[in-house]
Amino acid sequence: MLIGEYIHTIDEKNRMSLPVKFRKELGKKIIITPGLGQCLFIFTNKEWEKVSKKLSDSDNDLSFLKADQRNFNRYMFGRAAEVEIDSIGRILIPDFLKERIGLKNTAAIVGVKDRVEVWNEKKWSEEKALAEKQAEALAEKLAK
Amino acid sequence: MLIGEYIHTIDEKNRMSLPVKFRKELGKKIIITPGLGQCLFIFTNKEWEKVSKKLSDSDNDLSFLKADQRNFNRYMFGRAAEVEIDSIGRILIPDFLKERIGLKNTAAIVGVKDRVEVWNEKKWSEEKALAEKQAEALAEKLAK
DNA sequence: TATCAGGTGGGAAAAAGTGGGAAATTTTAA
DNA sequence: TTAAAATTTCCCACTTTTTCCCACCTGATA
Repeated sequence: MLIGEYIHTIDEKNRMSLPVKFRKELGKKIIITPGLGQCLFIFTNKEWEKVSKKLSDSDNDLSFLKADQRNFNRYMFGRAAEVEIDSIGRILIPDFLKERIGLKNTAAIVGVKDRVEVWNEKKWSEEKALAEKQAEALAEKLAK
Repeated sequence: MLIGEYIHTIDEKNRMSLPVKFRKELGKKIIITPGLGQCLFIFTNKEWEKVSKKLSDSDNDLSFLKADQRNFNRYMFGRAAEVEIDSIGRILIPDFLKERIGLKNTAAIVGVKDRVEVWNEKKWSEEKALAEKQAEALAEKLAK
């Protein structure tokens, strides 16, 4: 299971090392896409297959309008990139994805069960603070 | 069953020894996560599976589409850590968790049936004092 | 007092993360 | 079409962090 938070640097060549704890589960190739919220999602190949199958399945239970679904898929698939992990555990983050979430020199890498999220470090700490506040309300809501 | 209270130090390398009485039950790997209130929860792997399954919408591969669920999972898993217990019964407490509850040099380690809580020592004694007061009030109320 | 168990501290070795140069490849321009 | 320039890939090396192991301290017990 992918859990925990790590702060890593992104160097001038757009390289970012993945936390050792994530490497085994992520394998050799990963899919990186713009996520929901101000972050990127990283999926294993397997997980991505699951997700993409479900997303493109026209009779899924998402109750999307057709046009909405088309647009959403365009968003998710159109900007997804398959990325190899190099021999010492680093990946290359495409420029357009970096720009999309305002990545600078450092990134927060966050394990969320079966995906990894990549955040601008500052935005991540803001997000955390916000979540902290909402956590109680959220827990109650979900409990229903 | 995990019961009792211990005060242990956290050294410069973020190491904290677990009370011998807890070690057998906790096993070799544990999950440590921010709990409710100003403390950390330590779960056995088994217990964690139970808890996380209950709280996350684990049957749904697309849970990230729902904002509430996304936020909650991020909160839940992003701040958990899987930690190994070393050969002499110590664990490493990740910095981001230390910060989260303001851990300094000493921690209160408290057994609460099937989980362990870790507190900033001072906050723990405040918490205890508060609980005692409430207990008295509660007892009186019940007596009526 | 000697011994043992639980807890603490520190040094050396190993691993993880980071940076940079050279080779290989692709792109650009003449 | 070829050569120069730019980019990407591969590899090596440095620095910091983590891990492993050993030793010490303290209090309880025989």
